[in-house]
Amino acid sequence: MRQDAQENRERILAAAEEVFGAHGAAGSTEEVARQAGVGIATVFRHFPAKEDLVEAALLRHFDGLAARVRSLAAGPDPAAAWDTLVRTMIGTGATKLTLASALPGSGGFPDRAVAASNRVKTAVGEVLRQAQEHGAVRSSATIEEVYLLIRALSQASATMQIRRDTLDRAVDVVLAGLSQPAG
Amino acid sequence: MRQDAQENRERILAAAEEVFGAHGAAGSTEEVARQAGVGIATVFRHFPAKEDLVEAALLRHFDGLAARVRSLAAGPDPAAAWDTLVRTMIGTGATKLTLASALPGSGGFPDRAVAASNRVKTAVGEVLRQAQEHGAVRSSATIEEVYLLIRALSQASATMQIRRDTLDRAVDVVLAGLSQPAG
Amino acid sequence: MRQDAQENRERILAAAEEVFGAHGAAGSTEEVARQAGVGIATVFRHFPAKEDLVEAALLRHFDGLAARVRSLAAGPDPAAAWDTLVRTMIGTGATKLTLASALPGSGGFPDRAVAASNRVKTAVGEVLRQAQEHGAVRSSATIEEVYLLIRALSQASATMQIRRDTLDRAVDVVLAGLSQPAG
Amino acid sequence: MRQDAQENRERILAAAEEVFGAHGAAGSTEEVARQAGVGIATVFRHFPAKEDLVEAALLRHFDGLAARVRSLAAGPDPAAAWDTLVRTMIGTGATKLTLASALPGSGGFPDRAVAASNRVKTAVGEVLRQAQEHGAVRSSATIEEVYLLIRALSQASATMQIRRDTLDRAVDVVLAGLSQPAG
DNA sequence: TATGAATGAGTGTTCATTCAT
DNA sequence: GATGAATGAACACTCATTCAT
Repeated sequence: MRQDAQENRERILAAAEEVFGAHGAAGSTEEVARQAGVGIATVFRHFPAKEDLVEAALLRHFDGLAARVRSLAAGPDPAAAWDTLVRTMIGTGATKLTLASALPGSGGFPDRAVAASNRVKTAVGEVLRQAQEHGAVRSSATIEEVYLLIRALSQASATMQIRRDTLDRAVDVVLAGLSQPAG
Repeated sequence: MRQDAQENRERILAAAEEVFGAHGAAGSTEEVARQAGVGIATVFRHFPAKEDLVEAALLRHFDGLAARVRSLAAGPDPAAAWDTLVRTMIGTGATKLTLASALPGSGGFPDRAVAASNRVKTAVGEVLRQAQEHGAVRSSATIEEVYLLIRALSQASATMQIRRDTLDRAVDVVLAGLSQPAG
Repeated sequence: MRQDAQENRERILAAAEEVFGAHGAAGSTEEVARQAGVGIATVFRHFPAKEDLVEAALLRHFDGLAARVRSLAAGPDPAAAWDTLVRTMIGTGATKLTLASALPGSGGFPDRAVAASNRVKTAVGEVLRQAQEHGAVRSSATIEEVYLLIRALSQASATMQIRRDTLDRAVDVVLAGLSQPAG
Repeated sequence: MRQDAQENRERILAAAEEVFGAHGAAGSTEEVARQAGVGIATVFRHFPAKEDLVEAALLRHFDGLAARVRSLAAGPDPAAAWDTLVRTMIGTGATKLTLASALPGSGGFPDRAVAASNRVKTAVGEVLRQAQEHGAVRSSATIEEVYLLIRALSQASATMQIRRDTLDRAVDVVLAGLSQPAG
């Protein structure tokens, strides 16, 4: 039965990512159970509290994201990789779940999710460093503000109604600001 | 008793701005009543449904904000006004309540709050126009992407744990991107 | 100001009769105040509790009804008066408010309303007696069962969806039963 | 746990029949839960809205009633069956819950409860037909007015304070009216 | 004396969490 | 180990009643 349990865990997490991604942490646990095709008690056996479920969903989300970013870092063209990374992360509302993490209690959220988020940040930092070495991004830029800009626009693209071209032009502004030599 | 009622209304709105600003629209009406120091029914007498309360809080918030932006537009130095506006709005998490308006289905939210938000946008647009005329911002920039950038960073500053200097440097990047001649 | 007060009292009672007649005792006091065109506190000044208001409305209703029945008793043709009385009281749902009196607490309802109801019963009894003397109704019938039949059909006509001709035929049955010599 | 759930459902319905029978649809769901000995949420798990609970109680009530009426129709003596039916339905306040169905807007109430009520009417109609064939009831009587008379007196016996012998004599009047040859 | 604002208990309903099967 | 029924605390909202003007 170890395998079934593992499969259930996966199905639950996938459902959680979808539900919490759509409704924030306000999404109901029963809805997650329903989408996962398991009983509600099964969800609570795997994740003793809702908070644990949200945390695990964030973790899974961020870890998948980090992997994708790392694969970008492995590509041949650092400048193009940077451009792609920024546009993709923002355009797909990649950090959508940050919203959920922000809501309950503000800041009271689990270290492990923060750590996972930091792993994404680190991976982004690697792509950034390569871009800086290729002169595509000014060298004074640090990962901190860059990551903040990405998160901010990503969340905005996930939670506000924004026309695609408006978002694109905003990203253009950010990339332009980052490519300038002066700070 | 007209006076008392008016005072209560004010107190309720102030409490609502605080509660919904902190917890989004998920904040409870009872909490608002408690912070305002009135009974729950008093809140409902003034605002027949929770939605009305949220709407009114958003309205109050945005209208105050628009007034402050307009006073900036009236100042003598457009470039400085622009810099101040962007830094202030973002730094104070001025559009914090956008979060609330974003949550409940997005499209389902009150026209009047949207209209109030647009009044802020218009006021910001006026400051932007003056800055462009003074050459402080490139002329190709439109209010759409500029307002998006401000909202995104403002919301981020309200909902994420961000160090002040990180935020400042992110704003620098945006202002730099906007000041460049090329699009 | 005695006159104003009296007028208000009248307006409130009229409104109460309408509201409670329509929604039973579940009708809201505020609705009564609104229809009467007075403040809610005025209602409570005249009738310290909702129960008092319902009682007074019942009283007024029954007293008006008793007066109308008495005028029938004064007419020239006892048989016709009897027929008219039964058909009218039932057809107009005249005792509609009995419903209200039945709901809250069941039986716990005020003596004065019961007394008023009995005044109606007495008046009906007088018409009945005359009809019996004229041979239009069998002599063994007592006011008790007759009044019950009237109240039952009256309430039914007020609370159920009934076609007019169905109601008429039911009344025919009752009148036929009452006109038979045997018990 | 299917069994427990079924038992609870039964207990809830029985409690609902009692509560709504006594206080009409104004009876509170919490009271039903308390009388059933279950938590309030359990009631809502079985019946998602109060309306569903009222509907189910009405259904249960009418279906039990219809079954009892049908068993009468199967008996050997149509005249006695008719007499028993009328006296029993009225005397036990059998359609007590009609009251509940009448209150909330009348037309807004569930088709299924209306249908169940009609099943009772149909069963009563069958007993009536047999009684007519045996000459115990005049042939011109239709189920419509007969059923109305039964419902009216039944409701009255359930909601008013009536002495047993008064009720009996009222029923005598109705039966007498129905047995007469003329319409 | 009339007003209408304020109150708090109560109602229907939802949801995270626990327990019996 | 998985299920789904049961739970009670919470929430949005209503209403009879009281109080300040």
